Amino acid sequence: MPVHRTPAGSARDRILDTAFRLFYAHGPRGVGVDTVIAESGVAKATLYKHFPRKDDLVLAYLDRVDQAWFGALRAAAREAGDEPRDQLVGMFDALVSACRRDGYHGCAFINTAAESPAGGPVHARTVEHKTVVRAWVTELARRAGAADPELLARQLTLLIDGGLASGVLDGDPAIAEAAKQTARTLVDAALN
Amino acid sequence: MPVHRTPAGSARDRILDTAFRLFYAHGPRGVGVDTVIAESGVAKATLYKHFPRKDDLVLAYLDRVDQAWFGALRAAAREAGDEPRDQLVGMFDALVSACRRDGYHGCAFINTAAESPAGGPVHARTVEHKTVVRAWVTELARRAGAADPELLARQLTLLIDGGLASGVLDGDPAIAEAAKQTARTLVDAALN
DNA sequence: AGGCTAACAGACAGGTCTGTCTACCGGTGT
DNA sequence: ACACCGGTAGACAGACCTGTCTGTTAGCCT
Repeated sequence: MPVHRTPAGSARDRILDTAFRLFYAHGPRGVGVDTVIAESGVAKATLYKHFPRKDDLVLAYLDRVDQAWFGALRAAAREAGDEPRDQLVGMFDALVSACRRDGYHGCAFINTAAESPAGGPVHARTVEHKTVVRAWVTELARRAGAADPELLARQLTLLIDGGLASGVLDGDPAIAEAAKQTARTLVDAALN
Repeated sequence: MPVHRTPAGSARDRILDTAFRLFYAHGPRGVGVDTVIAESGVAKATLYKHFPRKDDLVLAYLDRVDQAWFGALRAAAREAGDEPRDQLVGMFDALVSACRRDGYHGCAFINTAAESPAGGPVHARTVEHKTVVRAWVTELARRAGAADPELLARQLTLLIDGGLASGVLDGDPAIAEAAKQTARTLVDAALN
């Protein structure tokens, strides 16, 4: 476990941190490898050692996004209390605070998928992410006692995606608040 | 009103038709000007005469998308009958048939905005489009007698955007059907 | 001391993209 | 007759982007 002389973290981490920031701000396609190299203070050969293709870096970026966003959703749900019913609504606080965050640009998966060729690995990873999230919401809906957990989960993830998509344009927190309010309406309708 | 010898329509139309098709399939950034030229059978100078910058072509593309999509929404609403309440739900048929269409890739505006620099003309045009659509839905909600037309419109457009965004991945019509069903729930909740 | 590893620094090749420019062609109005 | 207009055809410059390659530096382990 060498310490190296690298300023902060391993080279790989610095590359990934920088890529995360730049890719999210301008889209993977809008950021050249040279820019990532310059901003992360890493040598080109080092980047290509860790990520032989730019696509590999993009996928690693998506994995990090997945962790962050899914984590935020679960944390927001957890903070809403122990009742699955409240958690279904509470997870929308992740959307609200994402919208408030500076430099918010919508859903990284959707944005990246939009500029990637259909049927490629980026699409596959995005579908996987959405599937995992929806499965988690479905389980929550089931525990909440929804008659049709699949439907409720579909409804709520549609809302989340809608809120995220609008975020590409303006991070108006009102959108996220409206989404949360809508979620409450839908949850009430599904459980009563 | 010259006839020219061009095979079908004016050069400008052919360019725009081709751009529409290619831009929607691969995203404006994923299509080079040379490809548009080759596929539309037009000279490079001609393209640059009508659209001095590629951005101009992209904006013209978005205008065409706006006409097509907003038109489809209004047509779907009209076909749902005379009751504004039914029209609010009926407009989701535009989403359903869009999902069924071959080569469906989600919302052209969102996809284009995702790969365009924030604050640019593409973003402005997208915001304008979304605003116009939401204003129309708001008016519909008002005529339907909603207590809070703004809120209902926000909810329904969130749903539409969510359905459109998911479409970047797979054109699963079930998503659109779920969106329509959700719309009915929300409309009922808002009007009763 | 010497070898190994990870990283740095940067030149370079090959391709693609936008946008400009020159030269030509054919129909139309004057 | 002749200029004009809209179009074709394609070379070209300049930028940028990915990915490879050579050479160097510094720490760690034996």
